[in-house]
Amino acid sequence: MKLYNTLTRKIENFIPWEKGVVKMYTCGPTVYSYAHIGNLRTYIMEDILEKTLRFIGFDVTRVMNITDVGHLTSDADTGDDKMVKSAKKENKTVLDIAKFYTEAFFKDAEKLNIKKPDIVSPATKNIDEYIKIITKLLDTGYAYQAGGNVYFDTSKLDDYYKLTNHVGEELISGVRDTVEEDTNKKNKTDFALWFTKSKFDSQELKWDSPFGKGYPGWHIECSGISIKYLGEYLDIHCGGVDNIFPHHTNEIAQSEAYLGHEWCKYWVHGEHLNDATGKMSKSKGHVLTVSYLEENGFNPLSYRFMVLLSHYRKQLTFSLDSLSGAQNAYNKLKARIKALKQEGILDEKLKETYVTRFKECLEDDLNTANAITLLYDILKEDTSDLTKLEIIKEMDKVLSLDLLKEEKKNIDEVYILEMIEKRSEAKKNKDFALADEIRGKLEKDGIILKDTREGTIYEVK
RNA sequence: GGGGCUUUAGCCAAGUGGUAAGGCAUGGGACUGCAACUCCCCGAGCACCAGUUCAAAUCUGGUAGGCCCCUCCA
Repeated sequence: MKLYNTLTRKIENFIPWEKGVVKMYTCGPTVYSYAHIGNLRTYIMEDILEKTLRFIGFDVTRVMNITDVGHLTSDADTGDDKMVKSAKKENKTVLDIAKFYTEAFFKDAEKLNIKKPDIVSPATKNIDEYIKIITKLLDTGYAYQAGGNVYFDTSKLDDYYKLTNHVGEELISGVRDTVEEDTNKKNKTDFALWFTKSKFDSQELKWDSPFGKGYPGWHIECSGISIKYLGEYLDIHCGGVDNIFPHHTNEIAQSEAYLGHEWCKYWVHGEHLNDATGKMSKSKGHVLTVSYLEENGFNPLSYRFMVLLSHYRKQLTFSLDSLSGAQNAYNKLKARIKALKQEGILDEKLKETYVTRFKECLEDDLNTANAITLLYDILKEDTSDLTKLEIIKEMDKVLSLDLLKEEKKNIDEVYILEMIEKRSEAKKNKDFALADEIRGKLEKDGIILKDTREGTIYEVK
């Protein structure tokens, strides 16, 4: 398995700490509003990665956090916590908000056939773990207390910037004019591990700790949850590219300072989904959700298909036009597969050839676009339908596009057949007005008639 | 100011030195009462310039455009 590793900026051969076992951590959503389809793009990539690893025989444990507390507007102790902001706006408690949007997130993920991680843990359920880590960091001198908060001292590390290519803090001051400086910090890049003093009093959730009653900083939750559930050695850590700095950089700093050894070997980041104006983001206001797609007549899986058609490390520009193109292609592909019959003799050798080729695509840094091209190759193969179906079935274990799933037909078949008969009769009598009327009527109910050589058939829209 | 990514037909997109996959859309044809569906056919020399090489979309240098990160974000 070859994977691009942000840490080394190279495509590397994936070798886990322990042979055959993969411990995988993926940054979860911040649940203060609905996830947009750009967020979901990263989760689709992670889903493919997880399923690929399983498909090629690894024993995978995947953990995801839910950020339901302490997510500040900035690292400096300023601004409103997003959870609090949302709660105020919607007149609910922070935990209500978190619960609601967590459920919404998994509902959307399910519609995109994204498997739920083995372990999903909210940030608020692991406070003890953070306290344990912070205590040790204070004891060993990696952290210090100032102004009531606990900060990580980034000057204690030689390779703080190892995940990014930044050379030093003096080089990153160019665009910091809007950010309020936190004067408690010794170094510009230091970050909070624990807050007791907040400039806004509305923070509902606070916990007792040796450093005072307060709440955790943003970065500590991922380190804490990962170490708690996956141990001291992590194989893969995923997230969106925007997390490389500062979030993942800080995770590495605190985790390795705490553990005293290298922590995670592979860092895999998904590129963004953009629209014509650039990056899509929650804070920018215009939010495309899965429900929005559905309301506009799109199957969420068309979006998954669209995402898989491109590479996860490439920015993808979204538009409803390109989505309809993808949906068109997806529907056509499904229709071709649906036309296959469970017949013929299984060609084991051909199946093996294709499964191998399929694995090769995925093992090549998740080249899903080429993997999908294989589907078209199979359909063109000179072999039995059964063989084609068997191969497609294997591939769909990773692609998860419901390629073989029959749509549920919740319709009155007897009635439809009756109408078709009536229309055929009308056609025979050259009464095309009546024939078209029947066709139009059925279409209104979502029944599409198709005249084929073998007679008229119908399809449910 | 610093760091990174990117530029292949109308659109999405593969391609990692050997002469441009695949898909969508468009057009043409077959089929049809008409339409849809289905099937068949058709398109680019890879942003630009200069190199390296027998050979470059693929390597090197430069130019131009786009995007992202450095600040909450997937």
